[in-house]
Amino acid sequence: MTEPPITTKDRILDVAERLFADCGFEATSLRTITAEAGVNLASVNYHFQSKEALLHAVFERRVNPVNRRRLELLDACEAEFQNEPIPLERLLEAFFRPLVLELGGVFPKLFVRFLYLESPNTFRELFAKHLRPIARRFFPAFHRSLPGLDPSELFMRIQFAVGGMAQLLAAKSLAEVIGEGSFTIPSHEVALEKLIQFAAAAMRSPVSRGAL
Amino acid sequence: MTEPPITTKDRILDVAERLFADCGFEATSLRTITAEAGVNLASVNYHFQSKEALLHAVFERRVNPVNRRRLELLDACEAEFQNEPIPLERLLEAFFRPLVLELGGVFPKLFVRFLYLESPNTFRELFAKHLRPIARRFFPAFHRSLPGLDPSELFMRIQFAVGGMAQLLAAKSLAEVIGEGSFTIPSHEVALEKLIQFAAAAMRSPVSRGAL
DNA sequence: GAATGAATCAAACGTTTGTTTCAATCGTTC
DNA sequence: GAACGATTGAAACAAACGTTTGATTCATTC
Repeated sequence: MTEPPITTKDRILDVAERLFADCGFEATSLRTITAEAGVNLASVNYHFQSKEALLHAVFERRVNPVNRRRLELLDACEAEFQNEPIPLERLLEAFFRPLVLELGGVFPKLFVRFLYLESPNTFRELFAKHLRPIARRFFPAFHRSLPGLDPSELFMRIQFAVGGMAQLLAAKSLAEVIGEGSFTIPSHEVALEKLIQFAAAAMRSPVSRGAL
Repeated sequence: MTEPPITTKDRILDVAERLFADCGFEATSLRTITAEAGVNLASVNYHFQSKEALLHAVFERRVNPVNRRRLELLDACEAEFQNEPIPLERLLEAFFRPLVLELGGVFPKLFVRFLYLESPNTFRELFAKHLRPIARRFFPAFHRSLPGLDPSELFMRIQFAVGGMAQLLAAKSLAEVIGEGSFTIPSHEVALEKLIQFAAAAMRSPVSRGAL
């Protein structure tokens, strides 16, 4: 009982999130959103102020819980290991799991669009605002777990790992392009574990002594 | 002398490529393209048939040389190592280098958009058409170099590696969001080497015996 | 130098876009 | 039940969109 009354505002957010994820921000019209949500066209500009503000709201509704969870897991790790470096796999899990696994729905897919520049310029700033405090907490932790890497090298490896995550979130992108159904698609839980293992092995590898 | 006469068609392609990369397909209007290229609005629909056909032309102009080079490098590897497995790093280089390094300009950035679904549905098919033959050649080669991995595991690891490449191509995406200029940004050549080293270490790591 | 086809041009086409308006409705409070 | 602010409704707004038109220019060929 007492099922949450799905308000107009929430219906708009749900539909907008899905359409933005599937078609992108610019390709999605407010008329499509409101029609699919069964609400009046004007209600978007009433509850939010503009289409772009709607995008911001869609983003913030999900990113806040995700980042809260990330910090929660990181706090738990730091409490568990005190001053010891946190095992790399645990650190990667704290960073990846909330977005990859704990959050259902289409937001992870939309997040990849956010990551690789969804167009509105003002949005880049919002994205940075939410990611910066996460980076400020996680980067030193990674540094303690991988003391052999200088910061620039570490940063680059984190970037590559994030790229792997994005590939996982975009999911079908490559699989359906190339695979003819010949590949076993693992559960998200298994895929996350494999991503962590992949990233950990790569991040631990010795620094190359190639030409610089 | 005999400098190539920059035709209207080429000017449109150049400007469209840059604007599509910076702003996305839907957010870029034909009026912006033609104004910036200094050509008439109607010339887009004259030389190409539609805006979407222009996107296809922008894509095919670059992807063909890139994929030709990829197969060239793979052929060279196979000739050099005969029936022996090709060293993993060499394989990764054959796949990454043409797009990451040999191709200048903004196309690599645009390619990331292509990879993570730029909207028009008909475009996904074009993208797949060009990537499939590459996958069909490279996947068996990877399999020979990493015989310990079953195909699904290998495919997933390749996907993660491609994600790392995408992150490199999108370049500033994370660096400018988080880094306060504190990180040394390596040359593309060095970055490619580090990407290859990263991916090779990860792809070679033993398969986990975690819960499945 | 007239004629032919390709290329460019300014202008307009009909739609669709995000946004605004203002009246109608709803639920709450006095 | 009157009055009120919050929400919804149908309709219109100007602006921008991709595309088409038809005249004009250009280079080439006979």
